Amino acid sequence: MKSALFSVLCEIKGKTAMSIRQHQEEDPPDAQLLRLDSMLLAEGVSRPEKRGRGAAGTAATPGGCPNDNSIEHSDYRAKLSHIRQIYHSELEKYEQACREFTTHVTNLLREQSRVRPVSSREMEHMVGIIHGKFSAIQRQLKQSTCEAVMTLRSRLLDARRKRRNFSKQATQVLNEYFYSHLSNPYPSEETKEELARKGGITVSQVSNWFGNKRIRYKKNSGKLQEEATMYSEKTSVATKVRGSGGQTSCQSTPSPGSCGPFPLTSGGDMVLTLRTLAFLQPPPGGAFLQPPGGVCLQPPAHSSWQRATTPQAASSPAEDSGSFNSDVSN
DNA sequence: TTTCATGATTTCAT
DNA sequence: ATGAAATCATGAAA
Repeated sequence: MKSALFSVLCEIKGKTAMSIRQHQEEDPPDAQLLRLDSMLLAEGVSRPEKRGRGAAGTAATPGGCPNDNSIEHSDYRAKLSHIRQIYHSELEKYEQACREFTTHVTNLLREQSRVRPVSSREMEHMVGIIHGKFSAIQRQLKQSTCEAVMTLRSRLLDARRKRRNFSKQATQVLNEYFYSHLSNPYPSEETKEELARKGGITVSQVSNWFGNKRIRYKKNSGKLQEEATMYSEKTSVATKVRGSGGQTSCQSTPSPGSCGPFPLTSGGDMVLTLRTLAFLQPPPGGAFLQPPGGVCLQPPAHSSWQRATTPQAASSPAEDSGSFNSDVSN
């Protein structure tokens, strides 16, 4: 009786074998899963060791964060390590569950093989299905881990979000250059490099700073007048002490007055003196040496870079230079 | 909490 | 590619 039943089941089996084979086709390697894997690897999440030894941190800054702020990055790394920990423990849990379930099903099938025919192919098929289900769960885990890492990165590594004010030293170096080259505040590439080096910032930060400074000075030169005086004074003292030492460059200044065979400091000093005088002397007619007007004391190139938005500054250059001369003579 | 200052980014023009 | 202008986002002071 038992053997008869077994043979009947074998017959049925033979008929259904086709359908099993149909499902057996391995689906092609998932592109998205590969992407997730490579990202997790790049972020240092996939690696089981806890210490990424900087690889995780540096690999995580593709374009941003010019100055590697290790303090912030350590925060990032700590949180990343937490994510990694969760990821691995979850992964381990799933794998263990998968193993247990597979064993359980295999045993079950083996037991059943006593009463019905169970081919090894069928076993493999079942195991394949189980693995498929679990890998779907793993894939979800990978996806959410990736999302968590992305969020963390945008929160902690995005340069804009992590804006820090420059050091006093950097601000001073930049301001000194700006105010002593008010006539043409466009540092050359080499100058930018030197300023960056002196201030401990990057060249692109220097460029950003000058871009911001020019536009804000133009808009707000009144408020910045005091600052101009201050920095010009510093520069003048510095240059007097330094003598004709290390002026870095003389850019393509169209004005022969502020550039030439001599260091620019002379121009800067002059500007300073006039500026200081102007500042100390109350304007008799009101229109005298107003912030943008103070600017007009500079050589022509100076007013040109901000003429567009300060028409009064450019309104009477001749007059300004006149007052410049008379001021000097006084 | 609000306001201002400031570094970074984006968009557009050259 | 570089700079102007506008804007964003954050730090710090009020």
